[in-house]
Amino acid sequence: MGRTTTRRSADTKAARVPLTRERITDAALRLMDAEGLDAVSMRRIAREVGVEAMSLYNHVRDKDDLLNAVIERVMQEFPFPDAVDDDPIVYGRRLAHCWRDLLRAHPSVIQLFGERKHSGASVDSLRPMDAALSALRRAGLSESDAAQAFHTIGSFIFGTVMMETGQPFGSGEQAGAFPTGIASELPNVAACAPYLAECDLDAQFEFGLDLMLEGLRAKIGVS
Amino acid sequence: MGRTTTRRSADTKAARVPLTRERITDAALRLMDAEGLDAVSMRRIAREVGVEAMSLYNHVRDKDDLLNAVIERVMQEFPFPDAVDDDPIVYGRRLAHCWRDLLRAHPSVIQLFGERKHSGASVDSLRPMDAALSALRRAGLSESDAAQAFHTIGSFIFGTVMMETGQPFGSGEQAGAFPTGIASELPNVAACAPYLAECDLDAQFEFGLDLMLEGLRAKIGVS
DNA sequence: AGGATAGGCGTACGGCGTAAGTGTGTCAAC
DNA sequence: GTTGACACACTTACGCCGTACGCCTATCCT
Repeated sequence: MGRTTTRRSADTKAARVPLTRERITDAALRLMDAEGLDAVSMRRIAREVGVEAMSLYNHVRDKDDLLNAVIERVMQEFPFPDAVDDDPIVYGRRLAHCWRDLLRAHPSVIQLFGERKHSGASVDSLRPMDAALSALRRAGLSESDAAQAFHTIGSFIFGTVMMETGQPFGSGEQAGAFPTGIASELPNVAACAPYLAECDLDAQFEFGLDLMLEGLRAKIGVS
Repeated sequence: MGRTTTRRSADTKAARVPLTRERITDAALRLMDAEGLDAVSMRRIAREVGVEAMSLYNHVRDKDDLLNAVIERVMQEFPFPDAVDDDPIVYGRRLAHCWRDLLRAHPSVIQLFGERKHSGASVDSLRPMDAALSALRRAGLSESDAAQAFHTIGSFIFGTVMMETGQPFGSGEQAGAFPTGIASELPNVAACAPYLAECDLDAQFEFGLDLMLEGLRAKIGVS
């Protein structure tokens, strides 16, 4: 290999690791996963990569640009399933699980999606979407229906993971967390509370996915 | 230093509107709806109600407390449908639309749910949940299934509105927004792009809701 | 009248994103 | 080797943010 192409790091030891856009987005993602979106500040990222805050701006337009790059980066690591030549519904189900796994691995990304336009999308980041649409169309849906179903299932996945990670209805501990006088005023909440609280997340996800795929099967049968 | 401390409207006797927790949460919600979550700062809210920032803390523990109060307040204005004595599925569909309408009216609340634990929930804020569970159980679902279905449909609604307001996949303008070379590398995205871009939001929501209710019907028929 | 109290106000601190300007290590051409 | 250019890290500074702490005063009870 051409060791003489550049001798910047050869002479001055390994002390000068060149700061790159990738190193920055990596640090941002790591930080985000570890300590949540609030912990992600330019100053903090800079400290993480051993640099002053303003130096980041040599590689990133602004914080928005950086966060979009993080989304992009996460999309690119989408864990595609191995087998493709399956029943398209089965494959679609697998894809859905991949989506869920990816989002669960980086929960803050969901918040990013919620706040951001994410206008610039690369080809790589759209590949998972293409795979999902492909499965839906192979299952027999029209282009229009495939688009709708994709949107629907995507919304469900996003919503599920959001509820899993943010527990909007405080299912954290148990039914006892609900306010008093609940049984008389909210009989149904009281009755279902154990199930809402127990909340086997995997089973919950499966239930919802089944619901939609079942509905999809019905739709295909008709058309 | 004239020592003449700002003698404001104290002279105008009845003009002293007492600052209350409610006035604060109202202002916060109004601001949030009008200018987004980022615009909601303690200083800004204070200015909005004609007061200095620190005065808010006489009525609110901290910003987190305030935002939880805003969520609570939104929940309490849940627009229940008039008729109740319907086919439970029909009623459930109506409830789903109410949820959607409420969230669309206050899009920032979704972000709040995404970031927050929302541990303390009042009876009032749980009433919509009770209504939904009631409909599901009247439709013939077990307590467990009702809880799961509630979670599923809720996730879908949250996810849908999140996608509507944040358009994660940049459906803003048209298919032309997608990166170049898309047709060859992502044939399915290219084919479905028009439908993803057009995106009649109401029809989209109806499609997803139908999918799930159809799946629900199948599940009831079986059990 | 006098004292207590509730609640609004001012100041201050550390952190934020980032505009603008400064300094320095590296390399190409001489 | 010297020089000049350039990339890129650093410094400083501004106006935001949430909020701890203490002061000040209008109001009410006695």
